[in-house]
Amino acid sequence: MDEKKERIISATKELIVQYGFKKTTMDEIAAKARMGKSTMYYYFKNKEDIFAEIVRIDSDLFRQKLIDAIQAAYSPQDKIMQYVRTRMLHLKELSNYYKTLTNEYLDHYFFIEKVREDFYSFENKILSDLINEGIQQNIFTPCDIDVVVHMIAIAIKGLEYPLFIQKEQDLERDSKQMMEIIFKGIEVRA
Amino acid sequence: MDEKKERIISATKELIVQYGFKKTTMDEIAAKARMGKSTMYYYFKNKEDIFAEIVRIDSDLFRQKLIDAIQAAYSPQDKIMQYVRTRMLHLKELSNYYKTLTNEYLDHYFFIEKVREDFYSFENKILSDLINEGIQQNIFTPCDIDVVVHMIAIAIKGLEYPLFIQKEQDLERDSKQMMEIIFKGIEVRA
DNA sequence: TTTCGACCATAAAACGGATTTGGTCGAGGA
DNA sequence: TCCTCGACCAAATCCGTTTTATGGTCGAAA
Repeated sequence: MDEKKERIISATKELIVQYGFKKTTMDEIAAKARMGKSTMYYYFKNKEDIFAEIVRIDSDLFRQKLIDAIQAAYSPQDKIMQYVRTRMLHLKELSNYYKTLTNEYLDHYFFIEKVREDFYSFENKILSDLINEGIQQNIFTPCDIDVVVHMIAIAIKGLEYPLFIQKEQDLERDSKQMMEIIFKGIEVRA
Repeated sequence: MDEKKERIISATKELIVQYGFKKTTMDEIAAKARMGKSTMYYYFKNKEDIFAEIVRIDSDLFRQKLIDAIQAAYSPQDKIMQYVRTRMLHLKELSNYYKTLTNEYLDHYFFIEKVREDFYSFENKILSDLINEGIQQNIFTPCDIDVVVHMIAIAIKGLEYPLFIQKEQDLERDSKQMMEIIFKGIEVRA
């Protein structure tokens, strides 16, 4: 039954938010999900599998949110801008929600790497398409798309930095200003 | 006598490179510096003080190297480009040399923060001056200098990222391409 | 097919004694 | 007065051992 999986997932999420992944025990999850510990092993291969599922779900929601943001905008610039903006704000939300995980960041779980890589190719695809679209529309000057995308990715990494060191910054403003400069750098000149 | 301080510093550096700061003991330093352990306390307040001095010296060398790089270039663009390039390459060298320290990165020593902050204001000053110079020479369009400097700083953070996660990247190429885009974004249009 | 209690191997914590380590002090040398 | 160091100390760290907690299995039963 799928409702059981749901119970396990949501119990785990609550506990993770409070204690982090490593500190959360299977016994606690079972108690919160109101079922025997063994039962959970009928639905999930192991503890990491639960975590992986959570990450997968959140990751899918994230992607969908980004796609929506792009579709709500018109010009290529606006699409990219909204992409970056939405990405930063959502990431901030996430990093706030899963604050406890930041501490465990060092002992990285292998499957996170997989998700991360998948996300990067998703992002790469999206940005490439948008840049290309801009070039087709004679808005951006023809250029090496891979390079431009790579530069945007680097800029995004720089924008992410404050999140990482838990420093308060106006991500929305910074994102906007950064993208404006980059756009001026790749737009067709009048 | 200053030669003694020198001996202590250099002994400590060698040991740090090999074992890291925490694993290096005062006894080992004393042995390598060929003097009694107590003697070292005549020259330095404590173990951290030695470390702080090393960081200070390296930091000064770093700054000087950056200043030299700037002075060897002519146009504001070239100066900024050489600044960023030199910064990245030196940082890479440093992070390679003090590899052992990367592991201790988490337990951050308070005085490192001080050095870091000082460096940031040094960097801010330099970049501000260069942008301003470019505006005076009618090379860059008049703009909010603080914003532009902040964006360059963010871009630098993004460029630094591969160093942090120990991922191999062509820093020199990336720096160049990133700055080229930013320059196009702030240059006066023909 | 689904649930669970009993059970297991191992990992993590708790412990406590031995050792190491950063740092002090006063005596003594130049 | 400047400098050096051996003897010493309190606190931190190490390390082997025991205890406890934890992730995961299995077979019975619903």
